[in-house]
Amino acid sequence: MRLPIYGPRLRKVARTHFGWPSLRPGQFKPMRAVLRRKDALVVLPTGAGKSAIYQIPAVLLPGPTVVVSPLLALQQDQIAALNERNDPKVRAVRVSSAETPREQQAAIEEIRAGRAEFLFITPEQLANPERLAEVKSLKPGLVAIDEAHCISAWGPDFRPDFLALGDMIKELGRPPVLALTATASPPVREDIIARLRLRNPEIHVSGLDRPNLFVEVTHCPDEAYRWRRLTTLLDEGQRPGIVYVATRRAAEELAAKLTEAGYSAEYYHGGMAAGLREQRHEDFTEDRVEIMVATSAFGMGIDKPNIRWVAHMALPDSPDSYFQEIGRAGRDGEPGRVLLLWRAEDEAIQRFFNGGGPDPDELRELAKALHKGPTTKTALQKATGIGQRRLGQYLALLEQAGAVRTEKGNKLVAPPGAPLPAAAVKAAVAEHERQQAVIKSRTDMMRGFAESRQCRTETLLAYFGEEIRRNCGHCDNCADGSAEAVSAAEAEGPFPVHSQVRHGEWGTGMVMGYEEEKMTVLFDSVGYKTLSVPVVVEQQLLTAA
DNA sequence: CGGAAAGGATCTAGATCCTTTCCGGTGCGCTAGT
Repeated sequence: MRLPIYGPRLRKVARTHFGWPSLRPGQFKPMRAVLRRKDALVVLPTGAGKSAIYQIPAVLLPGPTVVVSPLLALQQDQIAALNERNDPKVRAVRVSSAETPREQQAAIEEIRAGRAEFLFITPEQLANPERLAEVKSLKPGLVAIDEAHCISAWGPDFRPDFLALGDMIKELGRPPVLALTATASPPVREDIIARLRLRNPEIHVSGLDRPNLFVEVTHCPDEAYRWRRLTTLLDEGQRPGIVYVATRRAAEELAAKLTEAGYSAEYYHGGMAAGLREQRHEDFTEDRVEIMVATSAFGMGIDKPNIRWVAHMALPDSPDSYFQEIGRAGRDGEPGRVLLLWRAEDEAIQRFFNGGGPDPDELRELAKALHKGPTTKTALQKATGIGQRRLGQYLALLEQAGAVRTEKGNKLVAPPGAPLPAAAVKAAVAEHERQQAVIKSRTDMMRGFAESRQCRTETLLAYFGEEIRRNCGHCDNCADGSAEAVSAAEAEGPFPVHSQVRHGEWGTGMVMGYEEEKMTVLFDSVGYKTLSVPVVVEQQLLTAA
């Protein structure tokens, strides 16, 4: 049998339908996977042409493409870019709360009639059974999950419908699934694959090292010092840049303080009126804002090539978030600076955000209510008095514990053989503790990154399961020689990097890297752990698995 | 958990210090009232 040759076809589609003269590295292999109708997970920095990976094969595959995307603003931009081509083969429509029912029907009809290829939609829309049935009737040939890390980052406690995407895709007739994201460490990848129920997916990770970014981390004993370090960066005069802070108030106050000190700055956070948010975003894009002080709300959807620096005035919650945020600098390939200004106190707010555990009494009441027979979220809310947000969180935990399942028509039922309420509560609490352990391990790794004397790129890439051979040469530790000293002192570890090991209490894990006398292992059950190599050797804590 | 702001006590009448209280990110979609 002759193997199909995809290269020329893909390039032709890129040229004729999208106007792209050539394909970029990292795009071809995942496209080929999609054309072979295999599931794939792609981790590629924004700006490297992630969208093309589903868009080009979509033209070649029969049936429309459903694009699940988390933010309406993001969808808007992508739809506008596609429709600029004025080509029915790449026309995009969407169904969301921003359209009237009439417009929604028109969008569906355009797809049905073959006048549009891409249907943009949110998980919340697909959670509506009627909507899901409607989309199913369009016989989609491909499902693309954009910003797939949201499943992991938002699913458990913020936007629970992300967790149901696996079920929804199954209901759609299970076309091939392509999950795309700019940031996903191994545990996040596993989570995405498990939640979407990807089948033997091809995993493509590329372009994590960003040689044009100079990575710098400074510990700040107090706020005054942090302010001085920030203004030193600003005095170098490069514009524009982003300053990330932890809270909305901090964003407003710092922007005011900077402006007062002669650095023209604006702020951005999720609590602003929609119109103002849009305006600020546009002002930044159009170079009318030099310094944007923002919370993590200023993120996805920023695809601006000339951001010269990104500063953090707080420790992010994980290297995943940090990597994504610094990745916004220097997309044009010109030099960029990223500066993390951290204090030990920053960790308190992250601990708060990670939140308290579930209330066992409430969980038990919920499990009991579920045992009484099929019900709905609204009915449960009434019966138990548990708030909407917490209810979603609890139901997700109980689902993991096998105590509840979502059936047709959004009916919640206890499946046959479901555990009794007491056992369900126990299992749900255990599942929550497992999740918390992984979350905490990621904040620990962020702290570890901040304190490291090793090459920053090496540390960050090790977290993502990648290895670089030499020190990167574009971070503070490489520049001042401490990275070299650390690598020279580095003893050969007892287990190879990326090998599987087993720990008496924590079970199996993967060796991620060594630093001085310490080693980092990513355990399946508890996340990242840093261990002392001499202790591991002496007490035989680990065995090869 | 820690920071900011408000409240209370102090020593001497407005500032200073201590304690208490409150607050903190990310967005979809829907509905009620203009």
